[in-house]
Amino acid sequence: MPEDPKPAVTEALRTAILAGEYAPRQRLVEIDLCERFGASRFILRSALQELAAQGLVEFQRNRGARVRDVSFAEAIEITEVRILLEGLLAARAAERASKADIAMLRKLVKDMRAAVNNSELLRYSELNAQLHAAIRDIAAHETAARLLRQLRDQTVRHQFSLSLVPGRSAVSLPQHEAIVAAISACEPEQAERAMRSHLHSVIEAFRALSAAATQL
Amino acid sequence: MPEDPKPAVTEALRTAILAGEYAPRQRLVEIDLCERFGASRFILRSALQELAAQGLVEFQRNRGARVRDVSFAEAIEITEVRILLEGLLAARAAERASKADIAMLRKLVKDMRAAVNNSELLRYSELNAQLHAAIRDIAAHETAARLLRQLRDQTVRHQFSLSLVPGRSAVSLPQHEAIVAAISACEPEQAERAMRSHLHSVIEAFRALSAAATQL
DNA sequence: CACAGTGAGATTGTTGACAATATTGCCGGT
DNA sequence: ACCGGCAATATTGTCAACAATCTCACTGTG
Repeated sequence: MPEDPKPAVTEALRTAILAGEYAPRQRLVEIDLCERFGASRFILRSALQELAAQGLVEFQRNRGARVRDVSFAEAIEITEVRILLEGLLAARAAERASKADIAMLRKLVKDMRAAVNNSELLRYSELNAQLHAAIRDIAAHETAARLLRQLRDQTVRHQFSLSLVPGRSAVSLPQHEAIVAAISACEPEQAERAMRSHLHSVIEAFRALSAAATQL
Repeated sequence: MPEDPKPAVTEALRTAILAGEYAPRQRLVEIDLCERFGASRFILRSALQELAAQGLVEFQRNRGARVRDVSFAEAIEITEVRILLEGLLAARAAERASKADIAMLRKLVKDMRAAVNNSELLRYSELNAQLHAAIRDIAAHETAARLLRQLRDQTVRHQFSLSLVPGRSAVSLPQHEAIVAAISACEPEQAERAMRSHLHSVIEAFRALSAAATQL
């Protein structure tokens, strides 16, 4: 029963890049990756190509693969699209959520509030991801979910620096509460609006970060 | 000075699939494709993997690649997302269009009207694609444009069967005229609304086609 | 006659080696 | 000391052969 190495290696490499173990614009030397992941160059190359198609790495002819560097400007573009997609998911979730789904969402925001009160930034960030994932699952929109995953992976570095901004969670917590309230009340339009204004505030935060960075 | 075969082969294969030369669920035997495109198996495989990442073909372990079959239900999901993305592009185009851009758009709809009057279905379909591409270029939103291309490629077969529906162009022509009018008037919200209702009618047409097909 | 087992042929998955290209460090001229 | 060219090395791009797996017709048995 031989394993299926390619998806496993692809996932491992994706995780490593998302964890920041390889910096943007850093060259990904195939031999080194082979050693690290215990795979042949062919498998590695396949994995790199898949990640390239998803926008996580980029190829330069005869110069191999690098981690793609997503600029602030591009992160804003990506978030503009996320507004639309996550808005759609929120609306559909409001139409489809079962009692059990709603209970789960409420538990998540409750935990988020607790995390904020205890200043557990990392836990808050984790719960935040879980909440968005839960909404995505409830909405059951395969196409939107797939695209969102791509976009989210590309901006994970920026998401991270955002979560470190002091007071950021205090801003986003009530927004998440509003989203869950609208979904629980089965109000699609309101859920969509709440999600949109939430991500709009993310864009504003990006702009502020970008301005601060260029001042240095 | 050796050429760069991989992108060329990828494009050729994509074009062939989009042109319907390979039917959905048809197996893509690597040797045959090698012969047709004059490339080695390695290059072919790379091309197939890239197209797989873009959702045009799918792999089954030890059974190779097939043309991916996009169901009506999935085509509707995809169009739901297209509504959002193309709506965004229409709004941005309305904000950014220059005089020359507007002149080009107007020429396109004028040609479309002529094509409808002369019952040139193929030409109308071609101009339709050009119009959407022009709006995309004016909007200058790289992220949305990239995603849209993927989605469009996946539904090209359904788009085609739609264009054969009698009277379809008579429905969509005034919608296109409304979109261009809103962009020319620099009215982003109105342009977005016009584009959305246009694609809503596409979904309705899909639903009608789907119902007709299941009746057989 | 139906059906499970089997084996040949076809097709894909993987590997290692080779060729093409870029990168780096060295050397000589000015 | 500085700069441009050149050789050595490192890295990627490509290929052809091999191994693993699936497909399918054939065969022998109940």
